[in-house]
Amino acid sequence: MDFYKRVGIVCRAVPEGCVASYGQIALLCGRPRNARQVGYALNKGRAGEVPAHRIVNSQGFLTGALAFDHPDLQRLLLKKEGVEVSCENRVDLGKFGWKNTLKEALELKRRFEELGI
DNA sequence: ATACTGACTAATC
DNA sequence: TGATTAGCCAGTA
Repeated sequence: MDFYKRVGIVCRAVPEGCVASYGQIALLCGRPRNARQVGYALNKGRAGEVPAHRIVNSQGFLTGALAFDHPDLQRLLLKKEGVEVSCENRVDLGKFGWKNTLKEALELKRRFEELGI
């Protein structure tokens, strides 16, 4: 599905050291109600090679169930990028949440059109 | 075709 | 506030 390709592109647009929510990704894909599908897309690499560790839920929790070989891999990767992860697998969205600019959103949209998806 | 399942969310209580 | 509920929609069986 095209949506998955979009998810891949959007995820790769998330800068290092930031996290984004599923809903946010869905929104940038032009499908505001597809947050669940974003998670599903990431689950079996359906969206291609993406920094899936930067995707958390709307409350900042690393719900990342079983997506990584080691349960702590996601936190490790985030920490390595400078993202603080609390003891209960949570990040401060206020500090590390990706604030995408309108410019970035348009750029993504343009790329979608380029690819005809 | 129908039913059930989620790496979700926003609204409601 | 924190917990529940009800939509959500592409996959899978």
